[in-house]
Amino acid sequence: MAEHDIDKVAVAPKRRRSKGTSLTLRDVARLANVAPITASRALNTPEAVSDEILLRVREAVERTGYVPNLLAGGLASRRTRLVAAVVPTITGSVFLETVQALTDTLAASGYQMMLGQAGYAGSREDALLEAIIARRPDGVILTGIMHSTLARRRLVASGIPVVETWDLTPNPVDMLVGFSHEQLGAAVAHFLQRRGRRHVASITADDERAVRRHAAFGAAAASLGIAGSGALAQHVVPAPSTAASGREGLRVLLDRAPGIDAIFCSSDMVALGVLVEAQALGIAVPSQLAIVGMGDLALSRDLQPPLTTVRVDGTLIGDTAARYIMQRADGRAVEQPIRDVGFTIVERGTT
Amino acid sequence: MAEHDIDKVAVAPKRRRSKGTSLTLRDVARLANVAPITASRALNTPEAVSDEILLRVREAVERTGYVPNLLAGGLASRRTRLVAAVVPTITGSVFLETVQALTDTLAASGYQMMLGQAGYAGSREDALLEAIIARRPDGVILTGIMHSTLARRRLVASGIPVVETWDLTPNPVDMLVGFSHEQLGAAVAHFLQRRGRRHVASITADDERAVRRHAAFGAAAASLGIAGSGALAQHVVPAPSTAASGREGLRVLLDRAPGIDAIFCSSDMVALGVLVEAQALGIAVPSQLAIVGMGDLALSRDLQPPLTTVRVDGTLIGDTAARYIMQRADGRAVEQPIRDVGFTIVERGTT
DNA sequence: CTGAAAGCGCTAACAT
DNA sequence: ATGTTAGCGCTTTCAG
Repeated sequence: MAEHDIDKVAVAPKRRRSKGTSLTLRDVARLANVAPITASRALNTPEAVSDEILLRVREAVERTGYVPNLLAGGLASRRTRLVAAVVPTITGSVFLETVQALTDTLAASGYQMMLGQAGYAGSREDALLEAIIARRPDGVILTGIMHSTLARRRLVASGIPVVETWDLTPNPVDMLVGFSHEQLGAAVAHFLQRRGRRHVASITADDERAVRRHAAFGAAAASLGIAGSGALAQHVVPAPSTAASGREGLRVLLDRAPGIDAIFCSSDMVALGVLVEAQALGIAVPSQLAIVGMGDLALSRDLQPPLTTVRVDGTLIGDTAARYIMQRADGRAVEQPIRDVGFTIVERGTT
Repeated sequence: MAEHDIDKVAVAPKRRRSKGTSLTLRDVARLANVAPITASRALNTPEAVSDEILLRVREAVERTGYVPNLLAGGLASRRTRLVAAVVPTITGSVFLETVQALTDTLAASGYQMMLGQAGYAGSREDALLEAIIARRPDGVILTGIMHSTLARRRLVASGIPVVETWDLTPNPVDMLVGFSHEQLGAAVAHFLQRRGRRHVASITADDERAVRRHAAFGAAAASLGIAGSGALAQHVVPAPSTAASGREGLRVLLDRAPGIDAIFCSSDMVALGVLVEAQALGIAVPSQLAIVGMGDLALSRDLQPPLTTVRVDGTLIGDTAARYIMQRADGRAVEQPIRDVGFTIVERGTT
């Protein structure tokens, strides 16, 4: 502070890039009469600073309307408080509940969520992942797919904590919060068998997990002797699944296997379509035809009859995944990095 | 490069913080035998660099698996290539299409999207907005609400480009891509009047826009003389709206005004509930009761009868909003910063 | 508990 | 077309 004027002039041409000259921590510090680092501590670790300074800094923040620059903070501290979530698509997705829980849980701890859509085809996965890594997030949460081996390798190489969700895969990249699609499919077959159904069929979207679910369903049905004669009647529709697929699917199946008395659908949307079509066709549900969905959409309980479906706790998945990432970011160990959240068959009016 | 060994030793204790010692542009530059800034140019403005150097840099990137650090880049260039989107909630939202379009359009130009949920109550708006500004995004897209005047003021003060969507408000913060909820409500009243309905009613969620829509609907209905005797029969349900609200709403309205022959619902979800309840009650749709939804969900066309609804092009809104932000970020002017995308009444089987 | 110095990894500005 | 230099705004490290 005690510079000679001469020097000042000589050293003048500093701060060349000062354009937006935005409000910085230095300004706040100056106002509070402390060093920038002290102001930083007052904001980030208030317990490490005297009460008086804390007060002065807070007042300076208040007065100036200072908002910290997390880019700069993240660059310096290597903690961005950013978490990336990847879903196949956002519209009509069964992952919405998970995304909502993620955002909420993260926001409650000062983290922010970046959302990326990989598409069901997986064509954009590599580019998306590069864009994500470039932001150095504190974690990446994968819901749905991540086929690309290049992408998986890069993810591992980046050292960023990863949580895969909505599945239980044998070789997770890192952490895992999900359930077994195979168990689920088999459970539905047993459920229908116990309910007295003797000729089951299925409609599934062609995304990988749904296909695995329905393969397990078919296998279990066959071994229980409720798959009809020959192979199980199955109709495959393109992902993402829609009610239209369900309506069409029912007609196709009825045409191919008129004797069916139950249909397992890869999503509640498809099940809704089947229900609508059955009613249009004058087929009584559940007496002539049982319907089981998957996902337990909010609307499913309000249909007539209410839809029997398989519920997966998407909120729990999102919440848990967020916590795992934040624990890792805090340097804490995650107790149960591979976690099976299971599923529940919710029996309602369509069975 | 021509330092004396003595100097080297003297200046030695550099790079103190080298922990993760991540791969940086410097490493790539060294490998390609160019200055860091040249490597930077090769990656960001390839046309400003000779073919040979471009090749060398690209090879170095390839060999090392280098992924740029956009935190550092954003800090230096003041362009983060990040856009924040704010929605009330993500689940069961009519904005999904918009969010999808946003993500896609942004990703196609190397931008990333941050998603924030403000909640319908608006309680978290201030905190959310602060978290957003702290990341210095190149733009903020608001869908749904942003009541808080403090938040609005901060947004303006931050100088970040803003696009408000799904509405046409008189005093936009900055840019605007939406439609008039008042016009929409009135249009539905006229539509029902032309279809011969003489005693209309409405079920609306209590979010601000829906309420305005239905106020305009009621006013137009009254002036057309199709609101029944006295005030329009209207039932208000809490946002976000659900099929359950629709089922309940129909019973309430029927109880209060048994003579109604048409219901305008604030969302397709509510309309679905009304349709289901009508069928459960043995009320013929559309002969005894007409139903109009709002939002044109994918499933609406696949109901039986297919749902008449009001369609808003959410994809166009998202796409346009994204383009507006990117144009601003490029320093280009936006031609039509206030844009009315209108709406369409899609007549199907329920009227 | 407080502060000075040195960078985090990149790019704008100014040369050449 | 390429390079040099000086930051962007913050936090880590090391010293009092």
